Amino acid sequence: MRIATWNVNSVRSRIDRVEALLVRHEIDVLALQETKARDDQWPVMGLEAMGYEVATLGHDQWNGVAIVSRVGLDDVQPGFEGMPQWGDPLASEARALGATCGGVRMWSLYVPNGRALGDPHLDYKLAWLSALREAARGWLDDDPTAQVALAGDWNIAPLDEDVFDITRFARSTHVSPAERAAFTAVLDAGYVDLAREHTPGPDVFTYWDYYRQRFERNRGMRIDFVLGSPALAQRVTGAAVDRDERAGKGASDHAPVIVDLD
DNA sequence: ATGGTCGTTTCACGA
Repeated sequence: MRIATWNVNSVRSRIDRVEALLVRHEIDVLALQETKARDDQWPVMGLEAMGYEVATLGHDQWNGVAIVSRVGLDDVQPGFEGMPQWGDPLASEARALGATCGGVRMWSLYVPNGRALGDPHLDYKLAWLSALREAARGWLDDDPTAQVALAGDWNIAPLDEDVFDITRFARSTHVSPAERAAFTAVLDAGYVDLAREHTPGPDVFTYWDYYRQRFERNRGMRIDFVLGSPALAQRVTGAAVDRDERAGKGASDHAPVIVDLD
């Protein structure tokens, strides 16, 4: 089984690339972020014709997440227990969608961006991550053998080598000690980065700004991750970042992260 | 400090 995550940056402008990605890599379950489409705007027809089911969680303005699966799509759940309320104006930027696909509890996560040090959105990001960690810990408490994938755009670069030049990020979000601690806390709750061992850095990134030829110069960030429960981590046989997907005209600013399971 | 480039419910703003 092959699972993947991709911040697609508008599914309507890139549905051809989504379909080609699924075919090219024979992906069974794909978590998408920044779909930027209301549920009624989602271009599902081609995907369904290819044998995939689609669960969407749209958004009135930005973001939006989805799960695309050809191995079942059951128990679809928007958000996780304890996630900050939808009514909170700051909460509108965060999205989480869970579903069980082929025996794996798959989550498509868009972790809040945080915007800037000192911005209330950063406090919200940390609170959101804290709630996610507690929920994820609970799933393992309930069933230590659960197969859980926390896949998405985490908007955190956990290591210095996960940004193209750490000295340029001294006063930036994504690398602050508090954000990195929030990421580490999910690892401490029992989850494992499923891709890093198979995609060692430095200079392995999943996101490159559109401007200043950041991709062409490989000046990016590694901020997209699939974290897995212990039972899922045991099944990993390989992983890859589809860097080619970021190349050329009409690309998303993120590359897909793909994980192979036995 | 600024600007560069994408996307969208665009002539503004989030990333």
